[in-house]
Amino acid sequence: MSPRPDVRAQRIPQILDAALRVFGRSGFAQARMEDIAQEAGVSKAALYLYFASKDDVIAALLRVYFARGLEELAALRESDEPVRVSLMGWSRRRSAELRAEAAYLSIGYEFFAVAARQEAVRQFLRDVYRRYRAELAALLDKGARQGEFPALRAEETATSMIALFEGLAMMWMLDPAAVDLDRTAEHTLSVLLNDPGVSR
Amino acid sequence: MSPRPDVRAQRIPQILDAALRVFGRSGFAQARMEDIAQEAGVSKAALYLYFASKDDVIAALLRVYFARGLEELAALRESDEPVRVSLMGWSRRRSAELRAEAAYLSIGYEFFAVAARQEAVRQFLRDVYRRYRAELAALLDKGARQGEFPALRAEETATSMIALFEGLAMMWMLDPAAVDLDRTAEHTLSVLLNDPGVSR
Amino acid sequence: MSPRPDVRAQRIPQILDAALRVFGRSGFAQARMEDIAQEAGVSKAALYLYFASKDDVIAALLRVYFARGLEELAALRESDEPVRVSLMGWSRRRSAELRAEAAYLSIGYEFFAVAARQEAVRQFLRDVYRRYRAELAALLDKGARQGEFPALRAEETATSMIALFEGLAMMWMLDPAAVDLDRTAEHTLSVLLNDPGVSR
Amino acid sequence: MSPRPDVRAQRIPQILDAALRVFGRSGFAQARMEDIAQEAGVSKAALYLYFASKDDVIAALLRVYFARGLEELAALRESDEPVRVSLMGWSRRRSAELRAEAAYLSIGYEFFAVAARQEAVRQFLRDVYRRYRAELAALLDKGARQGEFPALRAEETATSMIALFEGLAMMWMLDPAAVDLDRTAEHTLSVLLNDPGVSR
DNA sequence: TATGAATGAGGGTTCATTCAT
DNA sequence: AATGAATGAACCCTCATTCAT
Repeated sequence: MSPRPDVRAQRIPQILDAALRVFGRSGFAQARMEDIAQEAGVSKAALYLYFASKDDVIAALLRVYFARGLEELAALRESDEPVRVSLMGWSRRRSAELRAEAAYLSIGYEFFAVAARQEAVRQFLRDVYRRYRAELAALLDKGARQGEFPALRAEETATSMIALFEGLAMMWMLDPAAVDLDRTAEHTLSVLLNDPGVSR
Repeated sequence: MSPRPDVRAQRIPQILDAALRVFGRSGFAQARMEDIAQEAGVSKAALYLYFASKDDVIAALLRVYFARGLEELAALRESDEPVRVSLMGWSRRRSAELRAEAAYLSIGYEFFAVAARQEAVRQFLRDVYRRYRAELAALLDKGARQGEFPALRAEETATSMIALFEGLAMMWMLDPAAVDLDRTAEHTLSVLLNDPGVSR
Repeated sequence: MSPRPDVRAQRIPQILDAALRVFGRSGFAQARMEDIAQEAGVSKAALYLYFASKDDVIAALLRVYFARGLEELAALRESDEPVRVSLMGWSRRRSAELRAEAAYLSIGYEFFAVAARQEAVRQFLRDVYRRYRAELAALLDKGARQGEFPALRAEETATSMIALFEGLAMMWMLDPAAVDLDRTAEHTLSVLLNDPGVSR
Repeated sequence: MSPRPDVRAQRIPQILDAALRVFGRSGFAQARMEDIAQEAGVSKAALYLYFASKDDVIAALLRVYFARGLEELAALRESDEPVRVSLMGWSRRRSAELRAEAAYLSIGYEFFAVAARQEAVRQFLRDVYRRYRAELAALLDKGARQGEFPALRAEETATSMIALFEGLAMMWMLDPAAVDLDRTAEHTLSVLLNDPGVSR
């Protein structure tokens, strides 16, 4: 009804998108507010209408950056297909996503670096990965209950799986020619699911 | 004109050590040459007698930071003990090291972030991890030849193992209370080694 | 196109009042147009409907700030009471006013500072104080003619009296506990009026 | 003994002198650190070697600005000449000083403005003027004891004298043509000293 | 070999002012 | 008559780097 559309709701993602591209290109420290403004097509001062500081932009980006992927995992619990199939599909989609968004990978590592130094950021990521692990563990439990694979320590296996994905992403980023993301991920996933010794 | 070799040999590690501590605390960007000088107990100008620039300090640190662990792995190939035992010991020592040097973890992530943006750094780390994988694959081959575990795709398994370790380190950094580094690492290692499906 | 006169007549004092409070709190330089707008309960842009610039607000305030007191002094010339009594009453009222408006004192000093640097402002204040002195001198003349006190150099004594009041205000602002405004003012006034040597 | 003369002791007054000139010309707010640096013949960054911030420069200037004149007053107490003569000479020298340093007058008013807003600055100036009053009161006591003039309320008269001087300075700044600094000051001084009513 | 002093270049942030509605 | 949104122009301050000694 208001003659002016809510411009805030429009600007904030617009700026965060620009920040994503600029930070991906230059890193947090090298990126200038000027660069982000230009990339977003607004004036530098306009950034400060929506974010209190450069750190505030980074903090907002943190929340956006790690939000993706969790809903999808949650949805898999409702699916009718076998858990093993779900996981394979999920793995494949994550790989595709990784390739598509390779340009922003460095941002993730910067966030990990900050997390290692700052409790607040660490806590945020801790929570993100806790939800992640819990979701994955629930899915594994479902698969075990359905008899798809031997019972396993779901929490620990979930941790291993996530660690594996994060680690593989690293290895692939460094050496895409030598690391076959899909094949290695799926193969290792398969091994982790079949382990007979775990039930011991 | 340039410092006498013996003084150089003393100052350079002294400065790199200081840089390690300061970067660990503050990150590459926030750390000031002044801070490093102070931590090293020399004047700011003295840094420039041994390093051409801040980037040069960081580059030198890169070479030091990722050098550790490789010789140890190489040594294991000569060992008489079973490969499985070697690997478990190696895993345990890596965990201990991680805990001991947690304060410098953020530096590693900063290097990954830089690697994702700069080909030169990426290439350096690529080579490091290639040597790493090759060494580990050789060890796995040895174990398979000795009949300790079924034949496996050594390269791929090596990649998985390293990815797993790097990923677990991340998870532990974020959530040390929830991630039992030793147990998860050893358990996953064990699973990866025993996989019967792999031999197919 | 321009605001209707009645709205103008309402808004302008509303804004100047707000400016008075904000400038008193923060000083000309620190005060932001935003602050004044908020204090006045209007939007920042609205200020610019009534004032061309921040300097314009300050200029308008200058005219208001130093307008007070002169009419009162003029009125005393018409009074029937002895001049000495008039002056004492006037002194007392000025002291009361000072105490009541202590919060705005800093504005006056800022204006003096600007006057010392800018001829235009200096000229304005010069005129204000000339009228002030003339009025006071006329009153002193009246008192002398009525035989209340010995003839005196009226202009010079008026200057001294005003200087004394301004200076006392300063001393009191700095040290209200140590400077008894009323007592010192009245006492000095009395001395200045009685001086027998002046008639020489 | 040090090959380099203590450059700090040289730079600080050099910068404060420059600041005095620039602030006198432009006021605290309009003056840019760049201007001060240029006036002092150093780089902007050099200012920050000696002063932590612009406010710090201003604070240092405050201490210098109001330090003058007190020692001279103290010295008069030791003098053999009659107090009345001392005071007249002092008055004349203060007037001369005022004329010589008229360019910096606005700084004083800015300090008064700040004092009116900030307790810390107010306290500093309070102390300055307390010492000032005390010194002057002691001198007046001496004169009264020597029988030069009737006994008077020394503290109060000192306050009046200082107020008078400060106020006259203001009036003169605004209207040098109309205010005869020396004559008015000396005349009023004389009146204040002779007052017979005060002893009552 | 070492350093205290100095600086150029730059970047984050602020704010008076304007404009579209 | 009024305002939310936007911006250009500054300005303070920082810091990697250099220099004179």
